[in-house]
Amino acid sequence: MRGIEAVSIRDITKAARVNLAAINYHFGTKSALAAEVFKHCIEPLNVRRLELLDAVEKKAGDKGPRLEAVLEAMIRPAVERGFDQEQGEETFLRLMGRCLSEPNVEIEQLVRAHLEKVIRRFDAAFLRALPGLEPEELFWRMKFMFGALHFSLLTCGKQANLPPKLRKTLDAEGLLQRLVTFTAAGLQASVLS
Amino acid sequence: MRGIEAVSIRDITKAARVNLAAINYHFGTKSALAAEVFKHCIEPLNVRRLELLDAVEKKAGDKGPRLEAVLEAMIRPAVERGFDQEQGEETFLRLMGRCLSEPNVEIEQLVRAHLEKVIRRFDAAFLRALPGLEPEELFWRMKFMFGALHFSLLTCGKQANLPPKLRKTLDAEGLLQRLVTFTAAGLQASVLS
DNA sequence: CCGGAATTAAAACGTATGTTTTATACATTC
DNA sequence: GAATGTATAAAACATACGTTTTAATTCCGG
Repeated sequence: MRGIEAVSIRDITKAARVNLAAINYHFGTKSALAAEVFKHCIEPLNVRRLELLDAVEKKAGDKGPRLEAVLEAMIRPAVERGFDQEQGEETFLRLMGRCLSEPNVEIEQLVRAHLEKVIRRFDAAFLRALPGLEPEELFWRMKFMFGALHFSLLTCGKQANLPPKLRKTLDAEGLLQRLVTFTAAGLQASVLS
Repeated sequence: MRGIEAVSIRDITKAARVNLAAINYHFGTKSALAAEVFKHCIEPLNVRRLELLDAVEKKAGDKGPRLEAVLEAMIRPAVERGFDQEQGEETFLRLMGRCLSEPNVEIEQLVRAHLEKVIRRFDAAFLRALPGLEPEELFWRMKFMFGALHFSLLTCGKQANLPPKLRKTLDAEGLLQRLVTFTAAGLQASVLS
């Protein structure tokens, strides 16, 4: 039996103070529950991204929004979701980070499908804000951006690893600003050779 | 029983065509084997990084190497390791990507310890190549760089996900160049506010 | 050779997992 | 208020796991 998830049905039902059979009764299978949970988490995130993109596009008018504004629309929902709530932060951050890599084939494809839908919508905005950048180049730079986003969210969850002096910088707005600055510069870099 | 790893002792021994008990006999425990494997993979990678850093520093002389050269010393070993070999590419790439997040607490700490040793050594070179950048800012931008590196390696392992037109761009040298360009720009971005 | 040490073989152990089953309580409707 | 559909409870099932144990087998220096 492979570790489809690192948490057992018994853990979940015990934490929820329901019966062991409840998950199989209501969702049929553990994977189906997981898929439902992910949909419930990811969908609002991506809806929010598209809302923010709409907002900045409307505000910018015909000339299109600045790169930083588009980036913020993409990044802010994830960062804020990572930092809000009383607890469960770390759990969700790690989950988000991991689900892009391998938690479970079904889940991975589900998350990736949702994400790619959003990316397609953002592509046009990015290309407009980055005149002259080829789509192929954008493809890779988007990968780098998501890497920076998810990896920083992942490691922020474990503040114990950080040197004490740096803990204070660990707030949503600060991380967001740093991410936007870094990735905006990376996206705008001129292509060599 | 939690999924300490996604691969069982039975899988490993069967693939190696040795007896089931061989791992426990030779390594004592499954975790000990995993730690050994990781050391065997990570150590040469980081040795190579330090060698390359030495080389570019020696070549640059007193003025210190350019940012791109330092970045390449950090990134090249990982990218090349990701692309070489006949098979096992994907496995190792995913492994590397995941081990930074959560495969197993022991392994994670082992990998992170090795990595942080390298980072400390690189910090000086980066700070020299980035005059005016505060160490705190560098700390975060290094995180972003590692995120971009590992996430792109991770997703490159699954070429099936890529649109057909982009597969040709998928070689070590190309990815390396893109990564260096992107992260160099991000690291050099001016700090706002 | 051969005898002790190192390795392998094969089975068993104990535990944890997802799921199913059987029976009971609860609610809602007619 | 009985009947029916829904949720819970508790136990059982089948399987997979890491590890241990007990024999057999191989290796190798004397």
